[in-house]
Amino acid sequence: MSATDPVTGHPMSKQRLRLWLHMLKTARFVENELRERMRITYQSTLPRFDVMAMLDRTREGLLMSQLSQQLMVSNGNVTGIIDRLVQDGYVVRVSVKGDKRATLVRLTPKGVEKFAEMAAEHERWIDELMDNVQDSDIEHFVDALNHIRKDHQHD
Amino acid sequence: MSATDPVTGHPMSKQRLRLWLHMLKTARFVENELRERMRITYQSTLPRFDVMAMLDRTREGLLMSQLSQQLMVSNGNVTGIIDRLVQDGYVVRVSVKGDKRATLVRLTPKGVEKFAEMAAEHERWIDELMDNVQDSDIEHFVDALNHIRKDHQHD
DNA sequence: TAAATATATTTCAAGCCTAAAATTTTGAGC
DNA sequence: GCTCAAAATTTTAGGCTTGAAATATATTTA
Repeated sequence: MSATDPVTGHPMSKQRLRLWLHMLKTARFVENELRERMRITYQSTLPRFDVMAMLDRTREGLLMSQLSQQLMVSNGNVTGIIDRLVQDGYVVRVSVKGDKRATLVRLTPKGVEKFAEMAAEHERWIDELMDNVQDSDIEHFVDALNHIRKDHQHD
Repeated sequence: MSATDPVTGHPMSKQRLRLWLHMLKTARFVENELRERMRITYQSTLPRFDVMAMLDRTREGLLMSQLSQQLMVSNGNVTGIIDRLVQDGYVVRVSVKGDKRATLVRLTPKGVEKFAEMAAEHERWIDELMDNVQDSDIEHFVDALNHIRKDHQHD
C-alpha cells in the first residue's frame, strides 16, 4: 500500500488516481451514449433497462430487496423504477404467500418481448462503442476489474 | 466490427458486453464507496468534488459552459451544483466584462483550502480502493480506456 | 403470549441529472 | 439602426438516487 514507484519516485497513488479518472470518464461517456439511444429508440432509460435485465434472467420473479441488492442501488430507488414499469405494463407485482411484507416482481409477457428487442439492440450498441478494445485484452481487463472489487466487496 | 471468435465461434459482442458490465459494476462500486466517505467525512458529494477539482486546476475561473463540457454533464446540472457551492461559500460567480451573458466561476480562498484537504483524502481513498491493481497493468489499462473513447468522442 | 427485535418495503426530503423551453445578450448581414 | 440567428445561462418538468423515517409484518425471546 502507498508504494513509491522505484523508477520515477512518484507515489503509485497518483497512477491509481489517474486510472480511476480515466475509467470514470470512459464509463460516463458510454453511459451517456447508451442513455441517449435508449431514450430516442425506446423512450426508456438505462435504470429501467437494468431492472428488466435482472427480471429477464429470473422469470419466476425477484423480491424488491433482491433487485436493489443485485443492482447495488437503494431500496427506495427500485420502488420508483418498478412503479413506472408497472404503469407501462412491462412488470407486475405479485404478493408472496406466506409473507405479507414481501413483494415479488415479474416481467409481463409484454415486458419479456420488449426486453428481448431492447437487449439485442443494446448488445449491438456496446459492440460498436467498444469496437476499439483489442479482443486479446478483454479477459485480462475483466480480471483486473474483478480484482479491484474482490478484497473490498462483501457479497 | 461484429467479428466472430475464431476458436469458440461466439460473436465478440458477447465479450465486449461482458467487459462493459464488469466495468460498470466496478465503477459503481468505487463511486458508492467514495460517495459515502465524502458524505460522512465532509458532508459533501462527488459532483461537488468534481466541480471543485476542475476549478482548482484553473484558478482564474471557468465559464459555466466550460465546466459542463469538461465534466460531461448538462448545463442546467452545473447551475444547481454551483448554486449550492456558492451558498456554502466555496465558490463565487464573477461577471465577465465584455459579455453580459457569460459568468465566470471561481473557488474562494475558503474553497481552495477546503479542496486541498478533500483532494488529499480522496487520493488516499482511491489508493486504497485500487490497491489490487497491478502497477504494471495501469498504463496498458489507461491506454485501452482511451481507445474506447477515441474514435467516437469528438472533443 | 406479550414485548422486543428484525425484515421487507414504501415514503419523504433533498440533491443529481437530463432535455427542452425560456431569457438575455451578442454578433452578422442588411 | 434593425432583424435575425447564435451563444451563455437559467428555468422547468420529470426521472434517478440516496439516507433516514415510517409502516407493516414476521420472528425471537422472555
